[in-house]
Amino acid sequence: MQSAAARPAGRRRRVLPAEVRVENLMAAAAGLFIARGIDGTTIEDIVAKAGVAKGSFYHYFATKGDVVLALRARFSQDFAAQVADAVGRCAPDDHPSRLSAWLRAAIGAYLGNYALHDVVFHDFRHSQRRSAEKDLVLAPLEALLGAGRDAGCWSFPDARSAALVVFDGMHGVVDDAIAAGHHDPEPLCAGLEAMFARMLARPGAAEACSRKNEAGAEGKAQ
Amino acid sequence: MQSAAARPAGRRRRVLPAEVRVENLMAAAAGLFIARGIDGTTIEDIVAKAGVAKGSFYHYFATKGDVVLALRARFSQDFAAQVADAVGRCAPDDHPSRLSAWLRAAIGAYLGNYALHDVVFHDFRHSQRRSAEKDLVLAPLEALLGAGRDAGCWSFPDARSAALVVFDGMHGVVDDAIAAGHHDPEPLCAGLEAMFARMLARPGAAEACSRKNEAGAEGKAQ
Amino acid sequence: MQSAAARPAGRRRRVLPAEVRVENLMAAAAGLFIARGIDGTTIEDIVAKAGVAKGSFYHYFATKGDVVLALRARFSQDFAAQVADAVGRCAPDDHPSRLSAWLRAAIGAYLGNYALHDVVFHDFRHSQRRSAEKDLVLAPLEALLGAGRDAGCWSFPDARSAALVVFDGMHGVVDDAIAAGHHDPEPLCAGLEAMFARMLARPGAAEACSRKNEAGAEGKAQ
Amino acid sequence: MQSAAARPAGRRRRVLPAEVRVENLMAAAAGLFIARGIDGTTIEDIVAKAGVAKGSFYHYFATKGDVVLALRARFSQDFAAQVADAVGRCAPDDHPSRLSAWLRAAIGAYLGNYALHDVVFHDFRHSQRRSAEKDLVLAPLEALLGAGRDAGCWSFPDARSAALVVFDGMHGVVDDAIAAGHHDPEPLCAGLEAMFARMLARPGAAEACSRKNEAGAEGKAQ
DNA sequence: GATGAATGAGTCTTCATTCAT
DNA sequence: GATGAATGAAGACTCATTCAT
Repeated sequence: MQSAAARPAGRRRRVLPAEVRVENLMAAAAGLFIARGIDGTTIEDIVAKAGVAKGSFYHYFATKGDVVLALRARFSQDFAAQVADAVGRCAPDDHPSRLSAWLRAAIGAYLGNYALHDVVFHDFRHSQRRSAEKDLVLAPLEALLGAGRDAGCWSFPDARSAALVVFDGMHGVVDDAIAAGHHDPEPLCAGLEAMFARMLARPGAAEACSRKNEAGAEGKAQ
Repeated sequence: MQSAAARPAGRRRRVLPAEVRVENLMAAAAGLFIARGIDGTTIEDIVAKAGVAKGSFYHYFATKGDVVLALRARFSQDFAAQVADAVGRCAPDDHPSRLSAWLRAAIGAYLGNYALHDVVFHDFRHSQRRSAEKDLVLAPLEALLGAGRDAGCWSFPDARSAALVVFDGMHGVVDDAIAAGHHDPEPLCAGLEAMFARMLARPGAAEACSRKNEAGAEGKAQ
Repeated sequence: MQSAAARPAGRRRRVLPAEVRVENLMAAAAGLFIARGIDGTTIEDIVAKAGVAKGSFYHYFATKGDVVLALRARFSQDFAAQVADAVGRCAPDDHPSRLSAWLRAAIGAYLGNYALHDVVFHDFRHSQRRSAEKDLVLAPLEALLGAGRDAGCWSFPDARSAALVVFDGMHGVVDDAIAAGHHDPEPLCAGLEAMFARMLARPGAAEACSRKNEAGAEGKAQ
Repeated sequence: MQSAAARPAGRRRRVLPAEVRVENLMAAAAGLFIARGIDGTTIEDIVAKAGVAKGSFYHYFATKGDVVLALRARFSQDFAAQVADAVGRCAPDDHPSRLSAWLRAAIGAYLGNYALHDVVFHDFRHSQRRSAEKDLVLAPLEALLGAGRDAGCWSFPDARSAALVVFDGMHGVVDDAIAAGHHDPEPLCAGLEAMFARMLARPGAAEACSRKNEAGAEGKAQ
């Protein structure tokens, strides 16, 4: 992996930008955590894989748990960013589309990265039922739902509860699909979208809030 | 070849029925796990609390993880039993009532025991997304929903998905409430019941499937 | 292994003659020791294989080491007996034949039972360089050689040393053959016999002491 | 995650060359093994005697058995080196002298170090009848004997067997002497030399192969 | 900054042996 | 005599973290 040139005799002390070092260490850790679990991975393993001395690890991380935390934060940020991006591409007032985009992006992001998810949220004890990480994802969803309700499009008792059901319901259904070996997101999206649409729908508001890009077609059909 | 150390006149050897010993050990372990976490609890701690010699622990459990497994199995069975009991008290064809009973019982059981839940499902890695334990709870719920749909009361794309949303959605909402310090089940029940009722409702079947015990009132109101 | 008849419900306490019990335990132990080594075998294993309760083991043996000792004594006695028997079948004054018989019997007995030998003499620390067991085999050999020398047939500085070279030399050659996968005793016998014959031979006494049963033929040939 | 206990001002961390550390540990282990046996010696004992932390032991050895192996290898190498050195000082074509040198050196080396020998070859199970260690000593002896035979000096059926008888015979005789408290090598050397000389002698080649340095005297005597 | 040798507290687990039934 | 539950001393080994170079 390293240029075979210029390696005089023993191993040489390499000076690399801190960012690269950190990145290497996190990547090595992530791979090992996925393969052997966190407890099954020693600092020794990580530095060996990263090609760094053990002491260097402690230049960048205070403890092993720190790496997990860093990985977790990054995972959540990436997840939130992907979802936000997808939602942001929808018209601000097209609430059903926004929810649909959220759902598809979330399912896609989760399906594409659940191995790492499992690891970094492993000892995410339930006792930390509310956490910065979960809120990073939950708050935007809650806002999305709240906006739709304020627009008269949806109706539900409590935006946070609704967001939780959407998020954890999605989580559960995707977990089950993964366990069953089904990695195709489409059926999951369709099924969940249908259920959540009904769950949130304001009685009698169906037409007004149908997804804009399908509105014409559906309008005709009816 | 260990030294035949004379018994130091300490506590006498007492022979107890295996069941009692196991029960004592599991109870001691559960308490300590909740208080200090699994990793923070040593076998030493457990046997000390149970008033047993260390060797006796290994007479009944092969490893510390074994106790966790046993505790987990028992938790799931108790949970499933409580829920089944509550549901069983409803009329077999009163599907909304059955779902409501399921929800209340599940929320109650979870709220009443989440500390143990957190412990025994701690290293319940997501990789075990489907497990005997989860199915113990999920299968009856799926059956319940399926029966309601077959009776023309509900409609949804897929019973397993619906069950997962109900179960994991409930889980998420209750977790959030616990984190917020809200331990009153009633608001949670009400909110979730409303959302799930709409999520499952078959368009146009509202009256036929309203909860029997409330049918009169609701009927009049409409 | 046990008659399937008349085993009412649980396991029944069987009363067997002590000899049978001891024999069963020793046989079970021998098999396990060979398969897993002494340290790798627990009392639990032994009693399980012997179909006896753990406490019963201690009725017959004071410690695990006791079984090894018993096995070792029996091994040595059997070995010595086989050799003595073979030697006893030769004419008392036919010393070369007696040595040959000793050698063949010893090699045969060792080849036929080295697995057990290895086990029971495993922690036969060298510090016990002289032991009752070794002498059980060595003394008769020493006597045999001494008799041959007294009869003017052989000549050597010291009967004990000669016996040791014969015994340990045989041991070494057979060990090597076993390691090489050669389990045919004949070549070993022939080679060793030739070497030892020369080692012991009294200069000039060749004819007088040739093996009697071959004397005629050899005599003619010359 | 171990507590970062502050160093209790006890002994300071000293960095030593790996060779020194290994040497210290092996020496400490050897002494303790001889005094208390391998099983009777704990890692704790070893590191205490070596003045090192327990972890350091595992920095250099994977397991307790590893030290035994290392000790064994070193013992064999030293033994082989001593013998080779003594043999090397003889004229290349003076085979009887070479054998005599081998014998004296081997007996001397063994007598001078049998305590360590006993320990490191203790659980040298017979099942490893052929081993790198034994061959380290055996191969040169076999070569020595083979050369003598090729020179027409000796005659025997098989060089390996002859070497085994010489080696194991010597071993047995010396063991017996040690057990009897006789630590003077001379009588052992003389006795064994006489027996082995006769065992190997080619009939009729006596003069040609008598030991060169004694040839004159012996020649006259005859 | 980088390195990796050194540290040592911490725990699980084993199993020979005892003894109440 | 027979049984097997109970005992608990004993020890190997792990690994996060520190720090001299």
